[in-house]
Amino acid sequence: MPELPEVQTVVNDLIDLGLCGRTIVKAKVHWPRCISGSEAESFCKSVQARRICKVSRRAKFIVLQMDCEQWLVIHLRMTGRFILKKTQKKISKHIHAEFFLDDQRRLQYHDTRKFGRFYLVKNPDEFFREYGPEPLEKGFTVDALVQIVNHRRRQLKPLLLDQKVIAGLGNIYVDEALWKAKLHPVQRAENLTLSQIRTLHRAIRAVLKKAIQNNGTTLGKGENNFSSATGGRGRNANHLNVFRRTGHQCLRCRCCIIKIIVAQRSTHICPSCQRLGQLS
DNA sequence: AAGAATGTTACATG
DNA sequence: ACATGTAACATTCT
Repeated sequence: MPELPEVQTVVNDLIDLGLCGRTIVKAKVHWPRCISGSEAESFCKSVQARRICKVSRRAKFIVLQMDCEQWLVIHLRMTGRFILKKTQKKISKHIHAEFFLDDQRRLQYHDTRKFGRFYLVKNPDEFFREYGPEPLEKGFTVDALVQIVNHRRRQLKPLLLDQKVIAGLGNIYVDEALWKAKLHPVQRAENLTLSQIRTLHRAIRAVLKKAIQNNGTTLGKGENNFSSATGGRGRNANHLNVFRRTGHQCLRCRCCIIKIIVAQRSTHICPSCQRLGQLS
């Protein structure tokens, strides 16, 4: 579910809903394995009576600063989701953690596939040390992408999916960015020309910005798919150019979009726009 | 009813 | 050291 734009949407919504400044009166964990690195009990004690000072995002993580030495860091993985509202008598079996706030609301963590994780971290800089640059920040220049791509024999798609190389991209937005840049996902990174790198740089940023503007991508209609803390669904699915458009026409050349497997992930390309040079 | 699904990672192999 | 492949995590949907 959540790549950078979806996580950013959740963070934006949590801020809009006034999570900053709230105190966690009590925490309950219904499925202990969603807590990483500590026992559920001690985790609950650690966040109890703590005020949430700041809500932000790094890579695909939600980062909550508290009024203590520890930060609460969450990764939604595939189906994690936050719900922030007042009531709730019966809770869904997919809600694995709950935070009771000082304004009668509850912040609930919902995750059907149970891959998401909570971390208590003392030092966020250290925690995020091995993650790559944020593609929407100023530091991510064309030159930064040149450095990333340089001397890497790897295929473009797995390289861009690697969070240690660049943070925040996932299956959807890598396919979208490569389509926009007219690059084939198995193209070797080291063979890109400077002009191709420039184009890819623009494409990555454009694709992510548009997705954030649209509040993220919600695939399908099931309640299983992405929705933000307000319950809102992203509008970006209508703006996708290749992802899950197998069999449809490419909007540039009308050629038929095909699905291939790259790095064990479904990968969507226009075989006409995204051709592979002889350098592979 | 088998297979795939927005993600990550540990482990194996070349 | 680097590139690639497999399995696992757990559940739902097609």
